Formats: sequence, C-alpha cells, structure tokens
Amino acid sequence: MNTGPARGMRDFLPEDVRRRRHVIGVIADVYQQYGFEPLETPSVENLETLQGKYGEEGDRLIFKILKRGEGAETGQADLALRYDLTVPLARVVAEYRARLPKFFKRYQVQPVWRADRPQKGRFREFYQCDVDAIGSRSMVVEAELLAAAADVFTRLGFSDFVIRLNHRKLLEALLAGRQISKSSWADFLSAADDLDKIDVKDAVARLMEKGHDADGAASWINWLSQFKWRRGDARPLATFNEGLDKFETLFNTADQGHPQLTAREAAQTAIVDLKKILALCEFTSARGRVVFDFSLARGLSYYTGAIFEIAVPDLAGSMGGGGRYDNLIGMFSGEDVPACGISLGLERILVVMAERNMFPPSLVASSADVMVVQWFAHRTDLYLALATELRAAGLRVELYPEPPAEDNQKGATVKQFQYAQSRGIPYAAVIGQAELEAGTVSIRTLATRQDEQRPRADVAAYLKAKI
RNA sequence: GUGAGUGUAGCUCAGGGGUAGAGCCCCGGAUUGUGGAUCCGGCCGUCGCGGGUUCGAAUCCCGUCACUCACCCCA
Repeated sequence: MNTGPARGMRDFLPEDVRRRRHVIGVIADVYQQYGFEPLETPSVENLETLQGKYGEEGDRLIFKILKRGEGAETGQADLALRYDLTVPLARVVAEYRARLPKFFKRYQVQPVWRADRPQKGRFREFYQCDVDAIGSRSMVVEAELLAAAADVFTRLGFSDFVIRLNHRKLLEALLAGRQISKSSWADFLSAADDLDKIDVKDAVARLMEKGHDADGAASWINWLSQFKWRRGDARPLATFNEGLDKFETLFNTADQGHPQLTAREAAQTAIVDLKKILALCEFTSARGRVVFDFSLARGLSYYTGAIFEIAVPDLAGSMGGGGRYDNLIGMFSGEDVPACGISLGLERILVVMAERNMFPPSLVASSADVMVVQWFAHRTDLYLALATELRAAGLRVELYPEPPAEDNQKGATVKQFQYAQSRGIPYAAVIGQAELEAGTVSIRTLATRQDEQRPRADVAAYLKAKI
C-alpha cells in the first residue's frame, strides 16, 4: 500500500502547519488593517462557472468531478474543484451585489486545485491569499493593494522585495501601434514575460518558432528590453518616472506610421494611471518598492488595466501578482463592475522563508510548556489532577501517557525526561515518594537538568513566571 | 501533453552478474530518582511491479507504474 499523499498533494506535519499559520496570520492581519473583510467560498463550483474563464490551457487543468450515478460510467462531469479565488469572487459579487457594500473589499485564503504536473514549488493543491477591491475605478485601489502587499512582506521580514508594475493597455497600445494582429498578441505578451527568465536572443527565437517574422520579433523584444527592470536592480521612484517619460516621448514622436491614434490614446490613459499609482504610493509603505517594467505581461487574459508582480532576487518565479480586471464580473452578471486584486503565493513565500531561515524561533518550539512525569505505577489520578490544575492556570501541559509498570521503575523516568526533551518541552513536573510526603512538586529544567522543589500550591504560578 | 533522472530497511543512501549492506531512527543493556556522550546487543527487506537474457539478476535488456526535475503553463 502506498502511504504517500496523492500526486501533487501534501501532508502538513505540525511544524509545517505552525509555519503556514504564522504567514497566513500576518497576511490576514495586514489585510484587515486595510479594511478588507474575510470571504470563504466552496471548494466545489459548478463546472460551467469555471469553464472559459482561464483560457484554453486553464480549462484543461480544471479538476473535474464526475456526475453522480450514471456519470461514473459515462465520464460526464458537472462539478469541479475551484481553480482560483478570483472567479468564485466574481460569481459571489454577481450573486449578492445588492447585499454587498458599494465598495466590496474582501480577502480570502483558501486552497485551490489544478490538474497540473507537479514540479518544484508547484502543486496540485495549494493555497492562494487573495485580496480584491470591487466597485471602484480609482487608482487609490491599486495604491492601497500595493501598500498592503508591501506591509505583508515587510512584516514577514523581507527587506529586498520589489513590486514590478506595468499596464495592460500600455502593452496593447504598443502592439496595436506596431500593427501586430490581435491573434498574435498572446504570443507577444508571453514573449515579454519570457524576458524575465531568458535573454533577448532566446526570446526572439522563441517568437520565431511560433511563426512570427524575425524583424517584428526582434524589434519588439529589443524595444521592451530597453525598459526592462532586472532582478537585483532597486531603482528609486525617480527612475520609474524617467522611464515612463522616455516612453511617452518615444511613443508620441514615433511617427514612422506605427502608433495609430486609438493606440496612442489608450497609451495615454495607461500612463496617467501609472503616474497616479506611483504618486499615491509615495504616501504609503509601498514607497520606494515599485519599479516600472515594460516586460511584465502576466498570463491571465482577464486583466484590463494596471498589472503587478512581487519579486525577490533569489526566486525565479513571482511571490504574488495581480491587476485590474474590469470585465470579469460582467461575464456573470451582464453588468461590468470594476475590480482590482492581488494574489500572494503562500507556497512560494514559505519556500523562500525556509531557505533563508526567516521563521521566528518560537514557531519551531514545543507543543507544551511542561510535561507531567508518571513516577508511581498506579497513581495516574495524581498526575491527571496536577495536569488539570496547571492547565486551568493557562499552561500548555502534556501528561506522559504511560505509567511505569512499577513505582519508579528502572529507567522509566529517564525515558520520560528523554521524551520531553526530544519534544522540545522545557520543563518536567515530577511527584515521587518524597514530593508526595512533603506536599511539593519537583520542577526539572530539562536543558540544565536542575530540579527545584516547589509547594504544590505555588507550582502553576512559578511555571507561568518562568515561561 | 513533451523530455531527462531516480526507485534497495521506517528515513538517508551504498552495492552495477555469484550468500542483502552502512548510517540514522526505534527497542533493550552497561547505568534500580534522573536523560543529550560512548560501548554492547536487538528489530527491520517480495532490491517498485511484470516479463526476458543467464547455470545464476538488486545488478544486463524490454515493458509498466511511482516519484523528482525541466519544458509548456502557472502561484
């Protein structure tokens, strides 16, 4: 019998759970400080809710659930495990629009499932930490989302993260201005993202493999590369503005017939948005964190405005990302509702924090403050009573579960002390013959092997003072 | 979906045609109210599974499954 978890799934042992909860706790705490409210949605959605929202590749990766009864034979599916947290949010907003506040701000930390092939840092079940603001087109939303994300990473102990910022409309204007047909946009956007991982030459080659002409490909990639933020660069805000101005000038003076009027207008809108976001970020904790990066594209097709990603120097992928998607909710309700959100990659944050040893020591610490040792063979009542007293005083108490075969059996206490120490429990409480007669409890500090006799009535207070 | 690598004790791994190995873990002892060291002893295996070659296969060949890594795509 194979005892491992199913492919791409993971068991979380106590230490893992403590670490995950620590990070999730910080995230939830920060989001709440920004006025976001918690939301939870079912693991299972109707298949039709999910289908067609993530593109062709995304549809293929949806975990489907067979229809009950005859579906088991026919292979017909009508339900599916949720693929992300954004589409369920869009569904919820479309369903409860009237009951939700005009500006609905929600955060959601739940697992999602993808029938992907597992790989390093990639699983079939993983947590997403999403925060989204619904109902406003103001760039204040973007600025606050970036500030919240900056707060999260700062509080977790990251000092070297960078928020890459770009705008879908800017990219689209560029593509339109270059007379690139809409059917090719996905390839060119994907090539832009590639620049983060591979060099200019390879990115051009890859575009050509997809059937695009060499000049167009090279010109696009080279152009983007000029404004590429590179991992490790920590450019101050001024550089961003400079880059943007440079782009603006270039775009407006590129009169070789490339930019068309509509593309130019779209680009202007995007530039106004980006400048606004930057100006607002100056007054938040995202100050100094934001860099402008033309090559940021993001895979999901539903983005319509600003897009962003959080990067650290020692991880190839992103620690999270998001953007504005003003049309997604309309796919459910028929009425477009503006929305903008960001998703933090919990698993990747954990991977980097583990590699860098960033978890506070208290997290790997013990399951209990004190362990009650059993010395007499038939007085478990005594030890349970002591444990109960200590617990009532607010201590975390473990009772060694097995009494020795006889009173003070040879090696029995040794074994119990060893067990307590191996569990990282700092103190052991012993009531043996001498203690019973004197009405005391012997408190042993496992690390120093020092014992101290305390009157039974003082033990709880004594231990509370020590931990 | 494509490609590569690895499957041997509970865990980490050695052995690459001739009796199945080491370390760690666990259990017991040296040490009867005091444990992290050391030493001694013990437990532990269809060598992933199926077939083939061979006198003989953990070892070579074919197939298959699982895991890992990379591509695609993504968090």
